[in-house]
Amino acid sequence: MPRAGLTTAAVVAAGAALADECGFHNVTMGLLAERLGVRTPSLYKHVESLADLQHRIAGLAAIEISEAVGRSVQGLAGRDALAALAKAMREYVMAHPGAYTATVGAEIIGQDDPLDIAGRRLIGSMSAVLRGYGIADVEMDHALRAVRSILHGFAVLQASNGFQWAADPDVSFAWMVDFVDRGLRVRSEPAG
Amino acid sequence: MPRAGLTTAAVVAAGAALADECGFHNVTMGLLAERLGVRTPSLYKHVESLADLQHRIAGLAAIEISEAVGRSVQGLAGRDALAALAKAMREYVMAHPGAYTATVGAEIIGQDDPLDIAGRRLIGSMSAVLRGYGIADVEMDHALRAVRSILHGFAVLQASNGFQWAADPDVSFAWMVDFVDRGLRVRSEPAG
DNA sequence: CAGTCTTGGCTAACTAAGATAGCTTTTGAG
DNA sequence: CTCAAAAGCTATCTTAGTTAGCCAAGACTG
Repeated sequence: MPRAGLTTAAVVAAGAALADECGFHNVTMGLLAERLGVRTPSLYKHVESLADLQHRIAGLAAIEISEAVGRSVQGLAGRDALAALAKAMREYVMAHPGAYTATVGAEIIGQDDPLDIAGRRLIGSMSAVLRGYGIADVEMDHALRAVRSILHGFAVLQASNGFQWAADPDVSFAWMVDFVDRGLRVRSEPAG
Repeated sequence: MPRAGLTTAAVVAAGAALADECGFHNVTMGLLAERLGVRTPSLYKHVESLADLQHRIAGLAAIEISEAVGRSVQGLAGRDALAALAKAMREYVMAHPGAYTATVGAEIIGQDDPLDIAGRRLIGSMSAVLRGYGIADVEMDHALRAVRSILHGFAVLQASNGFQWAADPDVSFAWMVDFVDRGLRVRSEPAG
């Protein structure tokens, strides 16, 4: 019987693809094995467990997002950079909803966890954009969290069909980018 | 053998409590049955399946949130209303992280799904707050989505420990409310 | 108060999925 | 060519969800 020639990377990539097709929570060892033309126990030569597979899918997604975002903001600043960053994240989530779902609630394990490294890189890109808006260092953490929250929240809501009825998500997305841009450009004034 | 006197509502409430204690994904029929002093199959007299239980927990959380939010914004407007709404949501999520997690990605089923009804009520409260900011009808859907996204995103990130290192989430939260307030008060101007 | 019907709980058993043990065979290094 | 590591397999075990069918608690009726 000829070997299938699997590797950990190939298994994880197939798992991510399967998640995009069938939904993250429908990825089972059995289904993935079938997809790879192999019996279930064979997968355990490449990943430790289902939980390990899920964690690796999350890591893969995080790396891909951070790379896409990093590329997208190159040479841009201010509103253009913000719009490019948001667009890159959103395009990734729409193309890979299953893999992105893996990152929601994924725990960082150990020190050289790709999930952690990619997360830091993504936050680095966001920081750069925010510095372009003149956000002070003391405010940076808070601004980062706000921007992460709105991008992540939009992604989760859209990926899980949380937006019902009515308006076009594309237009809402553009509106949101404007909204963030306004919030970042206007310095704090006393409420009126 | 005396009866336990369970009802669907009691089972769902216990499930929600268990989710808050142990994490939503650790709620199993067996664990919940044990907690209720009953054998696993007995639960099926009150809920149809684990999926049904999870959906009902999501519905319960949605109702509780919408009620808390509705109460909190009574008699307030503008920034005060926004801050109260955000605070109510956040307090619910911190007190009931497991139940809130149930609502993430929960599907609306049928027409009188409590999840749907509560969702509409929550959106109603948000709309009222936004109208207080003078958001025009044509923009309402987009503004709603932006505000939902940032509140939901913050909740998910905090509930899943997504904020690492550094700053106090309380301060970040206050900053975020300010940020949204600024974004809503400043009308669209051409980018500078 | 007795009979009976509904219903909530039980035990027993089935299924699906994750996981492990241990065998076999490919395959690459020396 | 030899042989050891690695990759795949079958068989088996465990756990959790679920169903079937029994039995008794307790409410309703005559």
